[in-house]
Amino acid sequence: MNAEILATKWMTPQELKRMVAKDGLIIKKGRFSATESFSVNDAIEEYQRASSFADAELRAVIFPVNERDKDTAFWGRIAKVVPRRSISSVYHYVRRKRHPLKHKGAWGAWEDELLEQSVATHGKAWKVISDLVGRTAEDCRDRYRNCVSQKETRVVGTWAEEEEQLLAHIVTDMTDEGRGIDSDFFWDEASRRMGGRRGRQQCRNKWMDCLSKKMKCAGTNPKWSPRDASILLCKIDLLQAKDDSEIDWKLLHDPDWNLWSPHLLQRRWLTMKKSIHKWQSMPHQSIVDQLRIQQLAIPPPFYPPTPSFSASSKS
DNA sequence: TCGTAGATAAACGATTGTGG
DNA sequence: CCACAATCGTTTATCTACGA
Repeated sequence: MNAEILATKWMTPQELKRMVAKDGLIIKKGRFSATESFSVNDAIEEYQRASSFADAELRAVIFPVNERDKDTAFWGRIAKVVPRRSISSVYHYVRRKRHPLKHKGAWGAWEDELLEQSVATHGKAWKVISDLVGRTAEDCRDRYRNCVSQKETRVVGTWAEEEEQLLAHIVTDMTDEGRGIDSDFFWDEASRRMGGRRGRQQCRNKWMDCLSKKMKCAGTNPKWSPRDASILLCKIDLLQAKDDSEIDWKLLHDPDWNLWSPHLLQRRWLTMKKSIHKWQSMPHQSIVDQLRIQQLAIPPPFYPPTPSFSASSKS
């Protein structure tokens, strides 16, 4: 019934939250995994076949000319194949993936200029601007927010020592003022306090990937060891995932074990994976097994228990 | 020459605001 | 009230410089 509700009822985020809390509704969030996206695409293809629609007709179902003509039966049918997803999340996912303007890669200078002019004349009406620039409204907004709007003050490239210190200072100040680093406009404000010298994305990335770790480790960056590799592999193995796109890297973060960011762990995994012969044609779990066998073949001379993995300590 | 860290920005998902 | 546009924060693909 869980799937039934999620696939048929259009709910607001608040309603969803309520049902998760009160009725024990189980819901999956975050990126769509490889298997999920396969399921969705299969379902759409099957629908197209069953109703013998041409591509244009299918497009009209997903993007009706009059937005009021949303085909709820169609969306329900698609949503059913990804049981833990809300119908609205499937709707957004499919429409984003199949948007006619999607996937255009890096922005050219002329596009930036066009974007800037368009915003100057039309304001932040992203739907209008989207048509002028030829990118999705979302892409236009993101590009403007992160790059174009700050092009006068913003610099790119390696951070100077003073910049790092300044940012560290700003973040500590703002935290002391009682603002969480995930709160609204936190990084916009941090960027402002940097004098617009660095954008919000730059500031956040710098902090997350580098500075926060540095501060915890008193200025020295820890080294990735074979033992870390072994722990990572063990954690991945425990998940028993069908595919590595199922993995939520945030969940592998363990404050006791690592100061490694989720992104770093993911990249480590990728290089480990690539070391396996013919990894591209192998299922996820086989790669994991293969790697574990390799590790066992070269046992480390000494394997000290780590604080995070030894359940009982001296206490 | 390969792996790694640093850095950037594109792509993304969830939530909020708003006009009909 | 509902659907969409707008907006928020977050994740990740990709490039690059560099050192062993």
